[in-house]
Amino acid sequence: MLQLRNLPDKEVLQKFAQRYPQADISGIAAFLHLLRLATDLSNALDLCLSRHGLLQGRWWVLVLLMREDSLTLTPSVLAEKAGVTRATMTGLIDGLERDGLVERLMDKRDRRSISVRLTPAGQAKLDEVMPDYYSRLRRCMAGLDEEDRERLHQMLDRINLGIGAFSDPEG
Amino acid sequence: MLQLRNLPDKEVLQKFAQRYPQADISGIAAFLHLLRLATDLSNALDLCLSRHGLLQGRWWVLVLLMREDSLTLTPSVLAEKAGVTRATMTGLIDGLERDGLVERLMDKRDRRSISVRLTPAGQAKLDEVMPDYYSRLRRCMAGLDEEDRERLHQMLDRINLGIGAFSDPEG
DNA sequence: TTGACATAGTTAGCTAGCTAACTATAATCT
DNA sequence: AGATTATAGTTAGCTAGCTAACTATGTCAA
Repeated sequence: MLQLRNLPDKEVLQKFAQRYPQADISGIAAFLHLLRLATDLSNALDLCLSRHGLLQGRWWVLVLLMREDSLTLTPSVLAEKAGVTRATMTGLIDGLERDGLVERLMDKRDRRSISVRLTPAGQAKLDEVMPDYYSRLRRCMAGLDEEDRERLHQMLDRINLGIGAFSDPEG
Repeated sequence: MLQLRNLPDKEVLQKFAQRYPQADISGIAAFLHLLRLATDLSNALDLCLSRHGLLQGRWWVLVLLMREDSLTLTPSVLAEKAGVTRATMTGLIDGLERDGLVERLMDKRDRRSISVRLTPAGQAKLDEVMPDYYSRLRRCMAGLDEEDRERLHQMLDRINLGIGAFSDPEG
């Protein structure tokens, strides 16, 4: 995501703002700080999951299945919920099936469709991973109290409102 | 980064917290919200850059070179500052050189080493991209005033202090 | 009822990251 | 000086994403 390690300091930002007067220095600093931390958090999460032989993509599939009472979803729905393409989901399911964590079941009503079900081994894997993930995450977030967390949500929502500025084709 | 679109709502979190009592519900919600927004911002930035034929990796190389008075850095230093491996940097420089935005220059003192320099065409590309990026970013962040931004920095720093919880091999 | 379109899943081939191994050169330590 | 070790850059091959194209099946309307 944001690979850049060498974030611009005030001096660099001012030099750039001189050439490009559109620059909003404190906005840039906040934006980059947010991306930098989120990237580090995502990498830290991957590190934690990889100790259990998983990465985010495959792990989220297991979690999404566990959310269902039937422990079952179709690949298309999984893809949509997981935010990846159906093609990517095919690969994730392949890997999970190979490891015995999920199984593919034919749908008798619609023969185009299949169901993906969490196996007992998949549930056991989650029972191993989730307590580790949750207890690390609890420690990670311990620096923010409930009020901070509420304020953080509000600020993130307000940035989210502005995100369209990047996609607007007008410029 | 965080592909997942279907973030857990309160109900799902409580169901999971019942099985895994380590769960810190509001911490999980804040963590996922942060990753979700940052991923969307990063994708939005890529979309903006791709209109100019760039993506983050190549764009940051140009920006890092422009920060230097000499417009020049070595691949190793670029890799370190950009937060990618030297192998990845080789590929980024290849692409930028092919497009004429940077050039490779031999170092006469150390024949293992080369210099990468921003060309006039590279500078022209930045002069095209940066005003667009900066004005979009300004609009994106317009929902936060200076005080919000300061508070956001503080909260991000406090989360950053806890990030080691994920890498601690003890659990 | 059959022709056109839509949907579910897969396959093939692309990209930007990565690690590990390699080449060439420089530095260091007997 | 010669052997060892370190450093700069590249190459090769891996992964998890992507898009586009393909197969099979279902739906719907003339």
